[in-house]
Amino acid sequence: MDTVSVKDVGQYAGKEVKLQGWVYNLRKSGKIWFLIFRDGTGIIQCTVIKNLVDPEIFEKKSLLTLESSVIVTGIVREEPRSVGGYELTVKTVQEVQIADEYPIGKKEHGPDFLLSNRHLWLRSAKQSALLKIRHTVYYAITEYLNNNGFYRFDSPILTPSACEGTTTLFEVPYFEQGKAYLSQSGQLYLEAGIMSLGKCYDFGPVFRAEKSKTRKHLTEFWMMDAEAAYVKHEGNMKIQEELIRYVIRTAIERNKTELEILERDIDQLQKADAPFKKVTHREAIDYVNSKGASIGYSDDLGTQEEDLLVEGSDVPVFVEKWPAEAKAFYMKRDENDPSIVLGDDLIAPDGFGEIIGGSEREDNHDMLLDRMHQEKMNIAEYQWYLDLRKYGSVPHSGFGIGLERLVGWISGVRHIREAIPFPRTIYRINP
RNA sequence: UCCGGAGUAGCUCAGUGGUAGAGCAGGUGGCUGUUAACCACUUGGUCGGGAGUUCAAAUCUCUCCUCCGGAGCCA
Repeated sequence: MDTVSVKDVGQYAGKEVKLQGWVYNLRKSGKIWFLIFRDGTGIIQCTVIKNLVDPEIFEKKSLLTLESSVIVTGIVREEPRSVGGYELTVKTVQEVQIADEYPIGKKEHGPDFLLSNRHLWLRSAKQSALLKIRHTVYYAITEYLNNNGFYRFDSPILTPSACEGTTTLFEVPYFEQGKAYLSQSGQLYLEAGIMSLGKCYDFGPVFRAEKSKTRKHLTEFWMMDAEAAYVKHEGNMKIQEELIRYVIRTAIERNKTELEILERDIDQLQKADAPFKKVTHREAIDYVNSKGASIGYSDDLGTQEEDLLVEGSDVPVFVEKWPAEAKAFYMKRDENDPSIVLGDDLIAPDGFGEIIGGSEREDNHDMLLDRMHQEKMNIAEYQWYLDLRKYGSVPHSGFGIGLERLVGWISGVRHIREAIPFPRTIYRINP
């Protein structure tokens, strides 16, 4: 008898198999009962019929509880009445461990309760589907990069100073040297990496000690940063668009079942695999102001403005060419207008906000130094970064993708905290 | 940090001054095709903590705590 996964039972119709997993639900009747069984690959209904099994097996109906671990054997049978199309006519049920009363019931729960029970919530169908989509998105991103000449280059997580602002860092004690900080982006290190590898990327956790309390923010999240030598602003956006469209296609191809479990509108998602819209920051301001907003040409886009901008759009929208004061010190100036930097944000539809931030980087030593002075940065700490502009500097560009936001948008879940196994937010570090 | 909301059974919630409630979960019984199964019965309460007003407080006032949503900042 073969031990099989639920996803493969279709290949075993008419045969006896062994399944190893957990009790997802139980429905008991007088002389028949149903064990809804899950094993991580899928869910199948197992039917236990009184006159087909030993009395001791039949009586397990009063022993088993929700989420008890069980090993079941029986005959796989095609069954149109059952979800998934197959059913198991049970021969034996062996309990591995009888679960205590399971805290997560069949009715709805509030977010606080579910997050406090995240270690158990992960087992529910939607959360399991979401984790599978996260897996696909993660791999699709790295597949695209690997197929396009990018080398994986792991940036450090413990860093001596900030990449961008200085108010959002987590501090950790670091021996005699005092303090170190958890990385908020590997970007600056990648700029060193491309001078060795041409194109490279990192993918790992980054940390922001921002006191953000919104459905788009976590204090620990996963970011992919990519960087490429001799790529300019336009080429940078082209890579970003191709990458995101590849991820969308891959998710639809590999996770149709999971997207259906999450009730994601797949046709709508499909429409996002089309040329993305591009507007300059200036055009974006004019547009949102015409829709009722009232912001100036040097302002950043707030949540409301982002929502207005993508409202009714099937595809994500690039906002490029930002006023320098709204963006980071390392972004390259536009040759035609020194008040503008060659940065781009990619705004996802459906309120997930910015899923990519990218830019062409300043490659001129003196201009970069000027900007750092303006920002009152500690030049000594960034000497190595300035060095990159002294030893064979080249035009180069890069961008960062927030994994959870991308997963959230593709999955259609409302809150980003569901897009990571154990979310870290300002008031929650357990479990 | 600011603005708004919430805290009542294990869970989700109703209850706006006069005997503490429902659904689900748990327990008992019934049911051979259930799909968040159903039916009957049933266990379960420091109404977030403290103080105050009142003959009387889950309900009104003050205060503290916890959580949620949003803003700012960002991916």
